[in-house]
Amino acid sequence: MPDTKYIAIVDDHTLFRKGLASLIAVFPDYKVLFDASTGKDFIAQLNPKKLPDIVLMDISMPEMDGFATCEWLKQNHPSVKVLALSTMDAETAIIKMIKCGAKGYVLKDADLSELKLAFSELMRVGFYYNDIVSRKVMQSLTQLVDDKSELSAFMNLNENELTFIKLACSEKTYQQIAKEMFKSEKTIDGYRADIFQKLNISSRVGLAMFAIKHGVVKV
Amino acid sequence: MPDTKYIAIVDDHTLFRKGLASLIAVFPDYKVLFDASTGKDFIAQLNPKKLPDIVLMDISMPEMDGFATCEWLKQNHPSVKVLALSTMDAETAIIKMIKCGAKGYVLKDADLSELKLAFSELMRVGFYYNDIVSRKVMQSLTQLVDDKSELSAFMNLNENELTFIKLACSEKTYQQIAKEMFKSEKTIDGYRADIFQKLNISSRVGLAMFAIKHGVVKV
DNA sequence: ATAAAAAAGGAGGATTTTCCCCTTTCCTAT
DNA sequence: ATAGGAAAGGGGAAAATCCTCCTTTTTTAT
Repeated sequence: MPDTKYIAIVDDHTLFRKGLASLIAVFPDYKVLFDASTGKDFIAQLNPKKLPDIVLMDISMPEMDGFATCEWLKQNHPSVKVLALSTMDAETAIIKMIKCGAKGYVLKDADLSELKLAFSELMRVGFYYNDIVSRKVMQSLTQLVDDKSELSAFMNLNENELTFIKLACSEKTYQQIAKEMFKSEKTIDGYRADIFQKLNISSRVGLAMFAIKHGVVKV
Repeated sequence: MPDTKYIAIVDDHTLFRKGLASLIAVFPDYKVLFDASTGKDFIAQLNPKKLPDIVLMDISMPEMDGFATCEWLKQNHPSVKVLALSTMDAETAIIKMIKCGAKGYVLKDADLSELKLAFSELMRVGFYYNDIVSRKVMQSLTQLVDDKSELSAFMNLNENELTFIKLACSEKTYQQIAKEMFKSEKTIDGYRADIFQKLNISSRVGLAMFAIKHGVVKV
């Protein structure tokens, strides 16, 4: 058949891996190219001349986990689509896999028809997330947004300190910032010291990172 | 009835607004508190002693659009849940509304039962996104990730320089970074200088900001 | 095959910026 | 009256930034 898609399976549980392979064997348009027990094993077996179209990837594995392997694929073979496969329905894991470049996420207790749907959606539109997963992500996304806005209020930073932080997230020197705020350099130095102590940080770079992470300044 | 939830409607199309209000009037547990034609109008009518539970908010409006109004509510009355209401199913608008604090998003061509579901989900779990919307967001999320990884490749930074940048986005000193990379402090200083020139920046904070903006390091 | 050109690692030394003490002054709210 | 906060300052050590120069390895172009 001309339009066969090739699958690779990466999972450290041999029985699961082999079982899954035999299930996929009955799909008419899909063929298991190879399977691997770890990310390292997978990369070793990967033949650049015959790449799989889809990689079914477990997240937790010894040697090289799903995140690292996914990241590696994104860097080295971005055309290969990773379908994350996990028992975890934790939002953080899902989001992390997406950030590592996974194009889809299905739970291990999904049924065969969902796996088939995931395959075809992956090939058709390039991604697949079922509704439960989408919801989880949306939920954590909104919570994340909430956390941010709460945090910047929660920290008791006054107007001057907030202004200083915004200006500090730039290439300006403290001297220039002092001029812009119509304050003495020493006053600025005081703001800096207070903020460092309040937020438990010890360098201007740390302050910039904090400010971005908590939405005080936008990227 | 003791458990009545109060709704406010903000939309510049009067017919739509009033029509919607009459539809909601038949919901047994919901009551339209008031309606407004713009964000400005809405804020003017808002009584802090009797806040609505849910605000049905259009996005595009004259005077003060849905984004701004949503942002204002997040700052001033975070307990009020915004349900964005729009004909646009553009991902960017949805994401922007979420970032502005919207707790849900329904399309104007949704049916009454979906609106009812959205209300009850909002009150029950605090958020509501239907599957189509979730998908859109997921899609743009993955595309966003893809764009980022392309960008960092686009800049011709080598492995050492990328490693250095990642380490520089921290409170480590260059001395410590040198140790971690098994290089001399002077070599590290060379990396720094090269990167500054390549990316046209002039301070470590600038580098950190650049790195985050272009996804070289994650927040 | 080999010479020229880049690229990578490193050094010395100078200047600026950042970071960290500790003290004083002034204004304000209790 | 006085405690507390905001502004400002002195002095100094540590980092970061900037410049110029040197050696070795790798790449590239004849």
